[in-house]
Amino acid sequence: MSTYTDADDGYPAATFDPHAMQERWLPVWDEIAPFRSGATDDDRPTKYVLDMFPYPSGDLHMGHAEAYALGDVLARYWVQRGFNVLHPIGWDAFGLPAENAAIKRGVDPAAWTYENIATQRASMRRYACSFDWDRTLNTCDPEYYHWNQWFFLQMYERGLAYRKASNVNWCPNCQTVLANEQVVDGRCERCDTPVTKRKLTQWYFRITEYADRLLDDMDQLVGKWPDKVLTMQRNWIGRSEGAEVEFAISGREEPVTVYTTRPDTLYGATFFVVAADSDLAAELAAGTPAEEEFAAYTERVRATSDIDRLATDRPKTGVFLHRHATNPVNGEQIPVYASDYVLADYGTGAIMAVPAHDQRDLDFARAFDLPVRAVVQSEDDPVETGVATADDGPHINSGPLDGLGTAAAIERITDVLAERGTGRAAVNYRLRDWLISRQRYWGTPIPIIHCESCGEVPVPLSDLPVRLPGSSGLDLKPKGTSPLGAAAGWAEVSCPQCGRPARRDPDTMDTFVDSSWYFLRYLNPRKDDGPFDEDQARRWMPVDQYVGGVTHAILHLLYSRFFTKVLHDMGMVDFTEPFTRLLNQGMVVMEGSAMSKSRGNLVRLSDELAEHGVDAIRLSMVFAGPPEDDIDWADVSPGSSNKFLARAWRLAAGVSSEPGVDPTAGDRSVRTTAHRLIDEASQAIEVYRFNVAVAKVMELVNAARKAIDTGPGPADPAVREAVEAVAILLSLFAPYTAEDMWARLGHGPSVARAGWPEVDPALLVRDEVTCVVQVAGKVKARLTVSPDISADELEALALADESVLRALDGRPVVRAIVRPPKLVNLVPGA
RNA sequence: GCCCGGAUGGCGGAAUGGCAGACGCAGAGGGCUUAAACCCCUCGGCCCUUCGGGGCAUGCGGGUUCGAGUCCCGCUCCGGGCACCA
Repeated sequence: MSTYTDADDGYPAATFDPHAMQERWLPVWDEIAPFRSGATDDDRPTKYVLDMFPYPSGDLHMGHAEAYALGDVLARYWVQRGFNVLHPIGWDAFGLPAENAAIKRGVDPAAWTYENIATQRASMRRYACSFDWDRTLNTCDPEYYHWNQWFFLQMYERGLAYRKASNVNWCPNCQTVLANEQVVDGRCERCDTPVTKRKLTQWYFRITEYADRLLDDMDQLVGKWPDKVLTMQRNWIGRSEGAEVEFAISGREEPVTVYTTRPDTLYGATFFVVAADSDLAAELAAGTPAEEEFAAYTERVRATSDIDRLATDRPKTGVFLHRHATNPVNGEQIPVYASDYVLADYGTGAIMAVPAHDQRDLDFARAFDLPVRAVVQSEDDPVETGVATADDGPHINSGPLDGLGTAAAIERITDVLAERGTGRAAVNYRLRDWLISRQRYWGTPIPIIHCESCGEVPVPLSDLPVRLPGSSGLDLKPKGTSPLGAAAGWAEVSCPQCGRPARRDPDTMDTFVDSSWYFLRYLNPRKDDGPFDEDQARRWMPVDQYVGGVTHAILHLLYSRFFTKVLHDMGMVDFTEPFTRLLNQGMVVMEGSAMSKSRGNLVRLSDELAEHGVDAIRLSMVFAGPPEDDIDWADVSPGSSNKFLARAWRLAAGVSSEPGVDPTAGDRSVRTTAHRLIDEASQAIEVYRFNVAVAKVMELVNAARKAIDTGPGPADPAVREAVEAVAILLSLFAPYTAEDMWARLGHGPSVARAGWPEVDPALLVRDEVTCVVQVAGKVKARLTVSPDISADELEALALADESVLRALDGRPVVRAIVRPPKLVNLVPGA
């Protein structure tokens, strides 16, 4: 451990000892709890600053240290600004790692989880996070997941929670199903195992019902959330506008509807494709000569992993089903194929193929030697080039559409189809319903009872929570079915409706359900007659500032927005978006590579804290760069942060005036510098430029040092004013150092509640400014002038300057741009 | 393939269209010291210089402007998102 001794530097002997300061102030803060937010008589205006809560997988790591340092800057800033800041913390405590630890080491998932929570909580306290410790929550407590179950039943009642059988993402390693959002590049988000498909009956939340609102309400977030996140959400929802068109199929009573974004190319449809894994394909194949070939083909498709399916240059395959579809506009008979390039769960699972203007259809047409007919004029011939064309028009070979551009043709054909009753305008989404059931133990039990005679029966609200049974005696090893199904005495119940023997649903909920509403639970974490207090929600919500990693740009944020809208529709909240402003911090990396758990956490936070102390790490995290950028720890030197902190801290010993001395009696030039820097730092914080704010504090420290050593000296009131400002500003970044300085300056704790230094606007007005004089756009001279100098005066002054004259070299000035008091640009003639 | 970002000294990074490189790291020089560390001060984009200064500089090429790191057009490279979504 290093200390920063200054015994011989001419200042009073003292040692800056970060660890001693930590020991000194922690108990004091515990005592005075400066960040408690729940007092009923608190009349400060409110602000809700929320950090994404951690998963308790072990102790805190470097990523947490960055995130919580950044959130703390904002929370502490608003406290200093006089707000009652709600800055809570809790634990996202359900999930697979607890179970995996249980399987690997035979520990109880609950015990493992609560132990880690205790560890993290202690680390957060030491890290000086400005949390309100009265409001913690754990999602694995029955008092919390009770309300997950309550929400589930509310959703169920509203038709927003339902069960269906479909081909779902399956992780063979985790032995559980995954939501679409948890499949990344065909692999399991958690364990990186290639995901396969299984036909299973699962629970879903009907998030697609909210697709339009999730999209439209983003208007409220523009400029307040990172554009990147909004774009990602828009892409994910993937709204597309087009039309549905009905095709009659030979040998089938009902017509088959297709979805297309290009109904204008209907005359160019030369074949028809249904998704190989759809029920429709099986139905159409049955009883035809293709039946056998089709069966073999679907078998092959099923065996193909998602990874292989993702390869976009995969050759097109398929089976002719010995049937024909009738084009509704021209009566043309076109062959029907089954292929895996059409997705069963998008649109209607069937398409009209227009090979001239769709690359995938063209690829298929070439593979199966099918005709290609261009219906939009283009210089290029898709048959020759192998590239589908995408020109705007005019249309050809298209009857009533001939000569029209794309937009007009779409409008026209949609009308025609609507008139005939064979089609209509339609909207589709990439977004799928949210699959929430998981075949694992450590999660919220789904509150449904399956009865042979009554079917799905919701657990009565009065019976909630459905508690998880203890893990002892249960086999938690993943085996594809829920461990809870084998929990003797738990799974078997009597039906709430008919009283006959029935079984509990053995699945647990996706843990993203837990995190979709936790920000509301913080308002009254101990409330036992409802999920949250609606009055408190009116007082605090929506969250003013959310801070967290961009890894949750889609999943968690989309689900939380969905939940909020459902709550709005239930009349429980009066807002439609939960998070007003969002800050995504970057990652902490080491020499370019991520410090994930799988890579063994290249740098350990506990080691860094032991070596440099809390303040130096916090300050390094904030000063390293803009918060949204990644930090390469190899570029960071926490030692130099301590150097700076020690330098700041020593300022306190350089102040000899008494606390409360009138600053207006102090040196004016010291004051103007200090007030300007305080103002600049404040502005930087409000726009998340924390690194710049720290730079301003550094400048303030340099200015104060100079004022003490070679300026008006230690007794000047302006020096006290500046040094006190250093302590207060520093309290956002380095709370221990700031508190210690504050005490040395003669004040009681806590500097965290000292109040932000007020900037005197009169001191921001400069009495002289530097004016730049350019000749032909290049700086040739600098003049010191009064800020309210007139343009004429300034120009005359510039023209009289010696180096300006030299640069002009006798040439006449043909134009003079004069912007008093900052700039003069003289443009000489040729 | 489509959609977003980004590129500034040896390094991290600053700059409402108006002094490019704030602040810091690493470096050099000096002070303090028996010495080192710590601390304090000074210097610092590159090239040339008769030491007055001059030239070139924000990925590359154009443009707008009195003036461009900043705005516009066209590239290159890097990062991210989506991707057989009809």
